[in-house]
Amino acid sequence: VNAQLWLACAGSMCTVPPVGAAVYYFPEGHAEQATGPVVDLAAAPPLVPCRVVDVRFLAEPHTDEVYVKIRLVPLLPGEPVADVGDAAAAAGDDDGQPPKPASFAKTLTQSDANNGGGFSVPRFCAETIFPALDYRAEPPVQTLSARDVHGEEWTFRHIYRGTPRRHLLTTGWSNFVNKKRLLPGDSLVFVRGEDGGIHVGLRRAKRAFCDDDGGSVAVRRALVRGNA
Amino acid sequence: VNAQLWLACAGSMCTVPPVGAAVYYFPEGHAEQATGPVVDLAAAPPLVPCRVVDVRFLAEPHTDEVYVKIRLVPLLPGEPVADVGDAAAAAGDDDGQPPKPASFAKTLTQSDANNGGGFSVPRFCAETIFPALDYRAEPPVQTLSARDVHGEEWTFRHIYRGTPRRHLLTTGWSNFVNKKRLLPGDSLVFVRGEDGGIHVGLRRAKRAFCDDDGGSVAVRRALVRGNA
DNA sequence: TTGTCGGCCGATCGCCGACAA
DNA sequence: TTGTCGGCGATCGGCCGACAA
Repeated sequence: VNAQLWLACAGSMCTVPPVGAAVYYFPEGHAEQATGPVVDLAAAPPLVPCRVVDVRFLAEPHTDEVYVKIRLVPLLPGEPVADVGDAAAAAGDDDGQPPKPASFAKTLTQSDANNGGGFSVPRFCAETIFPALDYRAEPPVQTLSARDVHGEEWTFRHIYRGTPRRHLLTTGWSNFVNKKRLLPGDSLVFVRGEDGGIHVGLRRAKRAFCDDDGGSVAVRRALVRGNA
Repeated sequence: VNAQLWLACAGSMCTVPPVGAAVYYFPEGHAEQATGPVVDLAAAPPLVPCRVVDVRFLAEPHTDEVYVKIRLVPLLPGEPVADVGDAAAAAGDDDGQPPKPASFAKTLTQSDANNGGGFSVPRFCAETIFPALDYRAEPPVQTLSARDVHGEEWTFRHIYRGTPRRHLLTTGWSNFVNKKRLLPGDSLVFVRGEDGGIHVGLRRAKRAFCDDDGGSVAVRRALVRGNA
Protein backbone atom coordinates (compact mmCIF):
# COMPACT_ATOMS: atom_id res chain seq x y z
CA VAL A 1 0.00 0.00 0.00
CA ASN A 2 1.21 3.49 -0.86
CA ALA A 3 2.53 4.90 2.44
CA GLN A 4 1.34 8.47 1.85
CA LEU A 5 -2.18 7.33 1.00
CA TRP A 6 -2.14 5.02 3.99
CA LEU A 7 -1.24 7.88 6.34
CA ALA A 8 -3.87 10.17 4.84
CA CYS A 9 -6.54 7.48 5.26
CA ALA A 10 -5.51 6.74 8.83
CA GLY A 11 -5.69 10.43 9.67
CA SER A 12 -3.49 12.82 11.65
CA MET A 13 -4.47 11.28 15.01
CA CYS A 14 -2.53 8.17 14.08
CA THR A 15 1.24 7.73 14.42
CA VAL A 16 3.23 4.62 13.54
CA PRO A 17 6.66 3.95 15.07
CA PRO A 18 9.48 3.39 12.55
CA VAL A 19 11.55 0.21 12.37
CA GLY A 20 14.25 0.32 15.07
CA ALA A 21 12.14 2.34 17.51
CA ALA A 22 12.05 1.24 21.14
CA VAL A 23 8.48 0.95 22.36
CA TYR A 24 6.54 -0.46 25.28
CA TYR A 25 4.12 -3.32 24.67
CA PHE A 26 1.08 -3.35 26.97
CA PRO A 27 -0.41 -6.88 27.15
CA GLU A 28 -3.54 -5.64 28.93
CA GLY A 29 -4.23 -3.01 26.30
CA HIS A 30 -3.81 -5.60 23.59
CA ALA A 31 -6.15 -8.00 25.38
CA GLU A 32 -8.83 -5.32 25.71
CA GLN A 33 -9.00 -4.96 21.94
CA ALA A 34 -8.80 -8.68 21.17
CA THR A 35 -11.94 -10.40 19.89
CA GLY A 36 -10.88 -13.97 20.63
CA PRO A 37 -10.12 -15.71 23.92
CA VAL A 38 -6.99 -14.48 25.68
CA VAL A 39 -4.50 -16.55 27.65
CA ASP A 40 -4.32 -15.76 31.33
CA LEU A 41 -2.45 -12.51 31.87
CA ALA A 42 -2.14 -12.85 35.64
CA ALA A 43 1.51 -13.84 35.29
CA ALA A 44 2.27 -11.32 32.52
CA PRO A 45 4.12 -8.10 33.29
CA PRO A 46 2.09 -4.89 32.79
CA LEU A 47 4.48 -3.61 30.11
CA VAL A 48 7.30 -5.10 28.04
CA PRO A 49 10.11 -3.02 26.48
CA CYS A 50 10.36 -4.02 22.81
CA ARG A 51 11.99 -3.03 19.56
CA VAL A 52 10.04 -2.56 16.31
CA VAL A 53 11.60 -4.94 13.79
CA ASP A 54 9.01 -4.73 11.00
CA VAL A 55 6.12 -2.46 9.96
CA ARG A 56 3.67 -3.26 7.17
CA PHE A 57 1.06 -0.85 5.85
CA LEU A 58 -1.92 -2.91 4.72
CA ALA A 59 -5.54 -2.50 3.58
CA GLU A 60 -8.58 -4.77 3.68
CA PRO A 61 -9.17 -6.17 0.18
CA HIS A 62 -12.95 -5.70 0.27
CA THR A 63 -13.49 -2.56 2.32
CA ASP A 64 -10.25 -0.64 1.59
CA GLU A 65 -9.94 0.00 5.33
CA VAL A 66 -6.31 0.50 6.30
CA TYR A 67 -4.42 -1.10 9.18
CA VAL A 68 -0.82 -1.76 10.15
CA LYS A 69 0.99 -4.92 11.19
CA ILE A 70 3.93 -4.26 13.56
CA ARG A 71 6.39 -6.97 14.57
CA LEU A 72 7.94 -6.53 18.05
CA VAL A 73 10.90 -8.28 19.69
CA PRO A 74 11.41 -7.94 23.47
CA LEU A 75 14.61 -6.08 24.45
CA LEU A 76 17.31 -8.22 26.03
CA PRO A 77 17.72 -7.85 29.82
CA GLY A 78 19.95 -4.85 30.40
CA GLU A 79 19.64 -3.55 26.85
CA PRO A 80 18.97 0.22 26.96
CA VAL A 81 15.50 1.40 25.92
CA ALA A 82 16.69 3.59 23.03
CA ASP A 83 15.96 3.88 19.32
CA VAL A 84 18.47 2.48 16.85
CA GLY A 85 19.02 2.68 13.12
CA ASP A 86 16.67 4.84 11.05
CA ALA A 87 14.50 5.52 14.07
CA ALA A 88 17.44 7.06 16.00
CA ALA A 89 18.38 9.20 12.99
CA ALA A 90 14.82 10.42 12.54
CA ALA A 91 14.37 11.23 16.23
CA GLY A 92 17.38 13.56 16.35
CA ASP A 93 16.62 15.16 13.01
CA ASP A 94 13.25 16.68 12.17
CA ASP A 95 14.22 16.85 8.51
CA GLY A 96 14.32 13.06 8.53
CA GLN A 97 10.51 13.02 8.39
CA PRO A 98 9.26 12.85 4.81
CA PRO A 99 7.34 16.02 3.87
CA LYS A 100 3.58 15.68 4.30
CA PRO A 101 2.03 15.32 0.86
CA ALA A 102 -0.97 17.38 -0.16
CA SER A 103 -4.13 15.53 0.85
CA PHE A 104 -7.80 16.32 1.31
CA ALA A 105 -10.71 14.49 2.89
CA LYS A 106 -14.44 15.05 2.39
CA THR A 107 -17.39 13.34 4.02
CA LEU A 108 -19.93 12.27 1.39
CA THR A 109 -23.24 14.13 1.42
CA GLN A 110 -26.54 12.56 0.39
CA SER A 111 -26.19 14.27 -2.96
CA ASP A 112 -22.72 12.83 -3.41
CA ALA A 113 -23.76 9.27 -2.63
CA ASN A 114 -27.39 9.08 -3.72
CA ASN A 115 -28.42 11.54 -6.39
CA GLY A 116 -27.69 11.83 -10.08
CA GLY A 117 -24.26 10.25 -9.87
CA GLY A 118 -22.15 13.35 -9.22
CA PHE A 119 -19.58 14.36 -6.62
CA SER A 120 -19.26 17.99 -5.54
CA VAL A 121 -15.53 18.73 -5.27
CA PRO A 122 -14.57 21.39 -2.70
CA ARG A 123 -12.61 24.14 -4.43
CA PHE A 124 -9.56 23.66 -2.20
CA CYS A 125 -9.33 20.01 -3.18
CA ALA A 126 -9.69 20.72 -6.89
CA GLU A 127 -7.09 23.49 -6.87
CA THR A 128 -4.42 21.97 -4.64
CA ILE A 129 -4.76 18.21 -5.23
CA PHE A 130 -6.13 17.69 -8.73
CA PRO A 131 -4.18 18.52 -11.88
CA ALA A 132 -4.88 22.08 -13.01
CA LEU A 133 -7.75 22.54 -15.46
CA ASP A 134 -7.44 24.63 -18.60
CA TYR A 135 -9.82 27.42 -17.61
CA ARG A 136 -9.75 28.86 -21.14
CA ALA A 137 -11.93 25.95 -22.29
CA GLU A 138 -15.72 26.22 -22.08
CA PRO A 139 -16.43 24.41 -19.97
CA PRO A 140 -13.08 23.38 -18.42
CA VAL A 141 -13.00 19.57 -18.40
CA GLN A 142 -10.42 16.83 -17.93
CA THR A 143 -10.20 13.12 -17.25
CA LEU A 144 -8.91 12.42 -13.78
CA SER A 145 -7.26 9.10 -12.93
CA ALA A 146 -6.75 8.00 -9.33
CA ARG A 147 -5.34 4.82 -7.81
CA ASP A 148 -6.92 3.28 -4.71
CA VAL A 149 -5.05 1.55 -1.86
CA HIS A 150 -4.76 -1.62 -3.92
CA GLY A 151 -3.24 0.23 -6.86
CA GLU A 152 -6.41 -0.18 -8.91
CA GLU A 153 -7.04 2.76 -11.22
CA TRP A 154 -10.33 4.66 -11.36
CA THR A 155 -11.15 7.41 -13.84
CA PHE A 156 -13.55 10.31 -13.42
CA ARG A 157 -14.69 13.20 -15.54
CA HIS A 158 -13.66 16.37 -13.73
CA ILE A 159 -15.62 19.39 -14.90
CA TYR A 160 -15.89 23.02 -13.76
CA ARG A 161 -19.36 24.30 -14.59
CA GLY A 162 -22.73 25.58 -13.31
CA THR A 163 -23.76 28.97 -12.01
CA PRO A 164 -22.09 29.75 -9.80
CA ARG A 165 -19.15 27.74 -11.09
CA ARG A 166 -18.09 24.68 -9.08
CA HIS A 167 -15.93 21.58 -9.51
CA LEU A 168 -17.69 18.26 -10.05
CA LEU A 169 -16.82 14.64 -10.70
CA THR A 170 -19.45 13.20 -13.05
CA THR A 171 -18.88 10.26 -15.40
CA GLY A 172 -17.21 7.38 -13.52
CA TRP A 173 -18.28 8.59 -10.10
CA SER A 174 -21.46 6.51 -9.90
CA ASN A 175 -19.54 3.37 -10.77
CA PHE A 176 -17.00 4.13 -8.03
CA VAL A 177 -19.75 4.63 -5.43
CA ASN A 178 -21.38 1.33 -6.33
CA LYS A 179 -18.19 -0.73 -6.54
CA LYS A 180 -16.86 0.65 -3.25
CA ARG A 181 -20.34 0.52 -1.69
CA LEU A 182 -20.10 4.07 -0.44
CA LEU A 183 -22.88 5.62 1.61
CA PRO A 184 -23.56 9.15 2.88
CA GLY A 185 -21.28 9.74 5.86
CA ASP A 186 -18.35 7.79 4.45
CA SER A 187 -15.30 9.90 3.70
CA LEU A 188 -13.16 10.18 0.61
CA VAL A 189 -9.43 10.93 0.78
CA PHE A 190 -7.49 12.39 -2.14
CA VAL A 191 -3.69 12.50 -2.09
CA ARG A 192 -1.33 14.08 -4.61
CA GLY A 193 1.66 11.75 -4.77
CA GLU A 194 5.28 12.85 -5.11
CA ASP A 195 5.14 11.95 -8.78
CA GLY A 196 2.01 14.08 -9.25
CA GLY A 197 -0.27 11.04 -9.51
CA ILE A 198 -3.59 11.15 -7.68
CA HIS A 199 -4.49 8.54 -5.07
CA VAL A 200 -7.93 7.96 -3.60
CA GLY A 201 -8.75 6.27 -0.30
CA LEU A 202 -11.75 5.69 1.93
CA ARG A 203 -12.75 6.16 5.53
CA ARG A 204 -15.98 4.34 6.24
CA ALA A 205 -18.40 5.74 8.81
CA LYS A 206 -19.08 3.66 11.90
CA ARG A 207 -22.41 1.88 11.45
CA ALA A 208 -24.65 -0.41 13.44
CA PHE A 209 -24.97 -3.05 10.71
CA CYS A 210 -22.34 -5.01 8.93
CA ASP A 211 -22.64 -5.18 5.17
CA ASP A 212 -21.32 -8.38 3.70
CA ASP A 213 -23.63 -8.67 0.72
CA GLY A 214 -25.02 -6.22 -1.77
CA GLY A 215 -28.55 -6.99 -0.71
CA SER A 216 -28.40 -5.43 2.72
CA VAL A 217 -26.66 -2.38 1.34
CA ALA A 218 -29.45 -2.00 -1.18
CA VAL A 219 -31.97 -2.13 1.63
CA ARG A 220 -30.09 0.45 3.64
CA ARG A 221 -29.74 2.72 0.64
CA ALA A 222 -33.48 2.49 0.12
CA LEU A 223 -34.06 3.44 3.75
CA VAL A 224 -31.74 6.40 3.44
CA ARG A 225 -33.62 7.55 0.38
CA GLY A 226 -36.87 7.11 2.23
CA ASN A 227 -35.82 9.60 4.88
CA ALA A 228 -35.24 12.33 2.34
CA VAL B 1 -37.30 -28.57 2.33
CA ASN B 2 -40.50 -29.72 0.64
CA ALA B 3 -39.97 -33.45 -0.06
CA GLN B 4 -41.81 -33.47 -3.40
CA LEU B 5 -39.83 -30.50 -4.70
CA TRP B 6 -36.62 -32.06 -3.43
CA LEU B 7 -37.32 -35.31 -5.34
CA ALA B 8 -38.21 -33.42 -8.51
CA CYS B 9 -35.00 -31.41 -8.31
CA ALA B 10 -32.87 -34.48 -7.63
CA GLY B 11 -34.41 -36.22 -10.64
CA SER B 12 -35.69 -39.72 -11.31
CA MET B 13 -32.20 -41.26 -11.31
CA CYS B 14 -31.95 -40.62 -7.60
CA THR B 15 -33.44 -42.84 -4.88
CA VAL B 16 -33.20 -42.26 -1.15
CA PRO B 17 -33.61 -45.14 1.33
CA PRO B 18 -36.34 -44.62 3.97
CA VAL B 19 -35.67 -44.61 7.70
CA GLY B 20 -35.43 -48.22 8.94
CA ALA B 21 -33.99 -49.55 5.69
CA ALA B 22 -31.05 -51.93 5.88
CA VAL B 23 -28.23 -50.76 3.60
CA TYR B 24 -24.58 -51.46 2.95
CA TYR B 25 -22.05 -48.72 3.62
CA PHE B 26 -18.99 -48.79 1.32
CA PRO B 27 -16.07 -46.94 2.97
CA GLU B 28 -14.06 -46.98 -0.26
CA GLY B 29 -16.87 -45.44 -2.27
CA HIS B 30 -17.29 -42.75 0.35
CA ALA B 31 -13.55 -42.02 0.34
CA GLU B 32 -13.53 -41.66 -3.45
CA GLN B 33 -16.01 -38.80 -3.23
CA ALA B 34 -14.42 -37.12 -0.21
CA THR B 35 -12.61 -33.83 -0.77
CA GLY B 36 -10.62 -33.80 2.48
CA PRO B 37 -7.94 -36.18 3.75
CA VAL B 38 -9.15 -39.68 4.59
CA VAL B 39 -8.01 -41.91 7.44
CA ASP B 40 -6.26 -45.10 6.39
CA LEU B 41 -8.81 -47.62 5.12
CA ALA B 42 -6.42 -50.54 4.97
CA ALA B 43 -7.92 -52.01 8.12
CA ALA B 44 -11.54 -51.14 7.19
CA PRO B 45 -13.90 -53.80 5.86
CA PRO B 46 -15.00 -53.32 2.22
CA LEU B 47 -18.66 -53.00 3.21
CA VAL B 48 -20.57 -52.50 6.47
CA PRO B 49 -24.21 -53.54 6.98
CA CYS B 50 -26.05 -50.56 8.46
CA ARG B 51 -29.51 -49.29 9.28
CA VAL B 52 -30.79 -45.86 8.18
CA VAL B 53 -31.80 -44.05 11.36
CA ASP B 54 -32.32 -40.53 9.97
CA VAL B 55 -32.81 -38.85 6.58
CA ARG B 56 -32.80 -35.09 6.03
CA PHE B 57 -33.69 -33.41 2.73
CA LEU B 58 -31.65 -30.22 2.51
CA ALA B 59 -30.71 -27.47 0.04
CA GLU B 60 -27.74 -25.12 -0.25
CA PRO B 61 -28.80 -21.66 0.97
CA HIS B 62 -27.05 -19.77 -1.86
CA THR B 63 -27.31 -22.08 -4.86
CA ASP B 64 -30.58 -23.92 -4.09
CA GLU B 65 -28.80 -27.17 -4.93
CA VAL B 66 -30.39 -30.10 -3.11
CA TYR B 67 -28.64 -32.82 -1.15
CA VAL B 68 -29.50 -35.36 1.51
CA LYS B 69 -27.94 -36.14 4.88
CA ILE B 70 -28.37 -39.81 5.92
CA ARG B 71 -27.43 -41.07 9.36
CA LEU B 72 -26.32 -44.74 9.50
CA VAL B 73 -25.81 -47.07 12.46
CA PRO B 74 -23.92 -50.38 11.95
CA LEU B 75 -26.05 -53.49 12.49
CA LEU B 76 -25.22 -55.53 15.58
CA PRO B 77 -23.24 -58.75 14.98
CA GLY B 78 -25.78 -61.44 14.08
CA GLU B 79 -28.61 -58.96 13.47
CA PRO B 80 -30.39 -59.90 10.21
CA VAL B 81 -29.91 -57.56 7.23
CA ALA B 82 -33.62 -56.73 6.81
CA ASP B 83 -35.73 -53.58 6.73
CA VAL B 84 -37.76 -52.64 9.77
CA GLY B 85 -40.52 -50.17 10.55
CA ASP B 86 -41.84 -47.98 7.73
CA ALA B 87 -39.19 -49.28 5.37
CA ALA B 88 -40.40 -52.88 5.80
CA ALA B 89 -44.02 -51.84 5.31
CA ALA B 90 -43.17 -49.89 2.18
CA ALA B 91 -41.07 -52.69 0.71
CA GLY B 92 -43.93 -55.23 0.86
CA ASP B 93 -46.57 -52.80 -0.30
CA ASP B 94 -46.24 -50.74 -3.46
CA ASP B 95 -49.15 -48.54 -2.42
CA GLY B 96 -47.03 -47.36 0.49
CA GLN B 97 -45.10 -45.09 -1.91
CA PRO B 98 -46.61 -41.59 -2.04
CA PRO B 99 -48.05 -40.80 -5.50
CA LYS B 100 -45.63 -38.90 -7.73
CA PRO B 101 -46.75 -35.28 -7.93
CA ALA B 102 -47.03 -33.48 -11.25
CA SER B 103 -43.68 -31.92 -12.07
CA PHE B 104 -41.92 -30.50 -15.10
CA ALA B 105 -38.32 -29.53 -15.87
CA LYS B 106 -37.03 -27.27 -18.62
CA THR B 107 -33.47 -26.33 -19.51
CA LEU B 108 -33.15 -22.57 -19.95
CA THR B 109 -32.47 -21.35 -23.48
CA GLN B 110 -30.46 -18.23 -24.26
CA SER B 111 -33.71 -16.38 -24.81
CA ASP B 112 -34.98 -17.51 -21.42
CA ALA B 113 -31.89 -16.40 -19.55
CA ASN B 114 -30.53 -13.47 -21.57
CA ASN B 115 -33.06 -11.64 -23.68
CA GLY B 116 -35.91 -9.30 -22.87
CA GLY B 117 -36.68 -10.85 -19.51
CA GLY B 118 -39.20 -13.50 -20.56
CA PHE B 119 -39.51 -17.26 -20.06
CA SER B 120 -41.13 -19.41 -22.73
CA VAL B 121 -43.34 -21.92 -20.91
CA PRO B 122 -43.80 -25.28 -22.66
CA ARG B 123 -47.49 -25.93 -23.20
CA PHE B 124 -47.45 -29.17 -21.20
CA CYS B 125 -46.05 -27.38 -18.17
CA ALA B 126 -48.57 -24.55 -18.37
CA GLU B 127 -51.54 -26.88 -18.77
CA THR B 128 -50.67 -29.59 -16.25
CA ILE B 129 -48.67 -27.74 -13.57
CA PHE B 130 -49.81 -24.13 -13.54
CA PRO B 131 -53.28 -23.06 -12.40
CA ALA B 132 -55.69 -22.92 -15.34
CA LEU B 133 -55.96 -19.60 -17.17
CA ASP B 134 -59.28 -18.01 -18.06
CA TYR B 135 -59.03 -18.36 -21.84
CA ARG B 136 -62.08 -16.16 -22.33
CA ALA B 137 -59.96 -13.13 -21.41
CA GLU B 138 -58.00 -11.29 -24.10
CA PRO B 139 -55.25 -11.93 -23.52
CA PRO B 140 -55.47 -14.64 -20.81
CA VAL B 141 -53.28 -13.49 -17.90
CA GLN B 142 -52.77 -14.39 -14.26
CA THR B 143 -50.31 -13.85 -11.45
CA LEU B 144 -48.43 -17.02 -10.62
CA SER B 145 -46.83 -17.51 -7.20
CA ALA B 146 -44.24 -20.21 -6.60
CA ARG B 147 -42.18 -21.14 -3.54
CA ASP B 148 -38.52 -22.17 -3.87
CA VAL B 149 -36.73 -24.84 -1.81
CA HIS B 150 -36.31 -22.39 1.04
CA GLY B 151 -40.02 -21.58 1.10
CA GLU B 152 -39.40 -18.11 -0.33
CA GLU B 153 -42.21 -16.92 -2.58
CA TRP B 154 -41.68 -15.60 -6.13
CA THR B 155 -44.38 -14.12 -8.31
CA PHE B 156 -44.54 -14.04 -12.10
CA ARG B 157 -46.93 -12.69 -14.68
CA HIS B 158 -48.20 -15.70 -16.65
CA ILE B 159 -49.63 -14.67 -20.00
CA TYR B 160 -50.90 -16.58 -23.07
CA ARG B 161 -50.32 -14.43 -26.13
CA GLY B 162 -48.50 -13.99 -29.48
CA THR B 163 -49.11 -15.50 -32.87
CA PRO B 164 -49.07 -18.39 -32.70
CA ARG B 165 -50.27 -18.36 -29.10
CA ARG B 166 -47.81 -19.51 -26.45
CA HIS B 167 -47.41 -19.36 -22.67
CA LEU B 168 -44.89 -16.91 -21.24
CA LEU B 169 -43.66 -15.73 -17.87
CA THR B 170 -42.89 -12.01 -18.13
CA THR B 171 -42.92 -9.57 -15.21
CA GLY B 172 -40.97 -11.01 -12.28
CA TRP B 173 -38.98 -13.44 -14.38
CA SER B 174 -35.99 -11.18 -14.92
CA ASN B 175 -35.71 -10.56 -11.19
CA PHE B 176 -35.79 -14.31 -10.55
CA VAL B 177 -33.03 -14.95 -13.10
CA ASN B 178 -30.81 -12.31 -11.53
CA LYS B 179 -31.39 -13.25 -7.89
CA LYS B 180 -30.85 -16.95 -8.58
CA ARG B 181 -28.00 -16.19 -10.97
CA LEU B 182 -29.41 -18.43 -13.67
CA LEU B 183 -27.59 -18.97 -16.94
CA PRO B 184 -28.50 -20.70 -20.20
CA GLY B 185 -28.19 -24.45 -19.63
CA ASP B 186 -29.46 -24.36 -16.06
CA SER B 187 -32.76 -26.14 -15.54
CA LEU B 188 -35.97 -25.04 -13.89
CA VAL B 189 -38.25 -27.46 -12.06
CA PHE B 190 -41.93 -26.76 -11.46
CA VAL B 191 -43.96 -28.93 -9.09
CA ARG B 192 -47.66 -28.78 -8.34
CA GLY B 193 -47.97 -29.58 -4.65
CA GLU B 194 -50.71 -31.68 -3.06
CA ASP B 195 -52.41 -28.49 -1.92
CA GLY B 196 -52.31 -27.09 -5.46
CA GLY B 197 -49.50 -24.63 -4.64
CA ILE B 198 -46.68 -24.24 -7.16
CA HIS B 199 -43.09 -24.94 -6.18
CA VAL B 200 -40.02 -23.96 -8.20
CA GLY B 201 -36.55 -25.52 -7.97
CA LEU B 202 -33.27 -25.38 -9.83
CA ARG B 203 -30.80 -27.76 -11.38
CA ARG B 204 -27.58 -25.94 -12.22
CA ALA B 205 -25.55 -27.02 -15.24
CA LYS B 206 -22.04 -28.35 -14.60
CA ARG B 207 -19.56 -25.60 -15.38
CA ALA B 208 -15.80 -25.15 -15.46
CA PHE B 209 -15.79 -22.03 -13.30
CA CYS B 210 -17.10 -21.53 -9.82
CA ASP B 211 -19.21 -18.45 -9.25
CA ASP B 212 -18.92 -17.04 -5.79
CA ASP B 213 -19.39 -13.39 -6.56
CA GLY B 214 -21.62 -11.45 -8.87
CA GLY B 215 -18.67 -10.04 -10.73
CA SER B 216 -17.55 -13.25 -12.37
CA VAL B 217 -21.11 -14.10 -13.27
CA ALA B 218 -21.47 -10.72 -14.92
CA VAL B 219 -18.33 -11.40 -16.92
CA ARG B 220 -19.57 -14.80 -17.99
CA ARG B 221 -22.97 -13.40 -18.95
CA ALA B 222 -21.22 -10.83 -21.08
CA LEU B 223 -19.23 -13.59 -22.79
CA VAL B 224 -22.40 -15.54 -23.44
CA ARG B 225 -24.00 -12.48 -25.00
CA GLY B 226 -20.88 -11.92 -27.04
CA ASN B 227 -21.20 -15.35 -28.59
CA ALA B 228 -24.68 -14.65 -29.86
C1' DT C 1 -18.78 28.17 -1.74
C1' DT C 2 -21.52 24.02 -2.17
C1' DG C 3 -25.81 20.97 -1.00
C1' DT C 4 -30.17 19.86 -2.98
C1' DC C 5 -33.62 20.03 -6.36
C1' DG C 6 -36.33 19.63 -10.86
C1' DG C 7 -35.69 19.28 -15.77
C1' DC C 8 -34.38 16.68 -19.44
C1' DC C 9 -32.06 13.64 -22.56
C1' DG C 10 -30.28 9.26 -23.78
C1' DA C 11 -29.53 4.31 -22.59
C1' DT C 12 -31.33 0.37 -20.99
C1' DC C 13 -35.00 -2.84 -19.72
C1' DG C 14 -38.42 -5.58 -20.80
C1' DC C 15 -43.06 -6.54 -23.26
C1' DC C 16 -44.69 -7.41 -27.78
C1' DG C 17 -45.80 -9.96 -32.31
C1' DA C 18 -43.38 -11.80 -36.47
C1' DC C 19 -41.31 -15.51 -38.26
C1' DA C 20 -39.04 -19.80 -38.86
C1' DA C 21 -37.16 -24.08 -37.21
C1' DT D 1 -44.92 -25.90 -30.63
C1' DT D 2 -41.34 -22.73 -29.22
C1' DG D 3 -36.59 -20.29 -29.90
C1' DT D 4 -34.87 -16.01 -31.57
C1' DC D 5 -35.23 -11.55 -33.43
C1' DG D 6 -36.34 -6.43 -34.20
C1' DG D 7 -39.34 -2.88 -32.70
C1' DC D 8 -40.78 0.22 -29.38
C1' DG D 9 -42.65 2.25 -25.24
C1' DA D 10 -41.69 2.98 -20.30
C1' DT D 11 -38.50 3.46 -16.94
C1' DC D 12 -34.17 4.82 -14.98
C1' DG D 13 -29.54 6.74 -14.70
C1' DG D 14 -27.08 10.51 -14.81
C1' DC D 15 -25.69 15.37 -16.61
C1' DC D 16 -27.28 19.99 -16.30
C1' DG D 17 -28.18 24.86 -14.29
C1' DA D 18 -31.12 27.16 -10.75
C1' DC D 19 -31.31 28.48 -6.33
C1' DA D 20 -30.56 28.99 -1.51
C1' DA D 21 -28.10 28.01 2.68
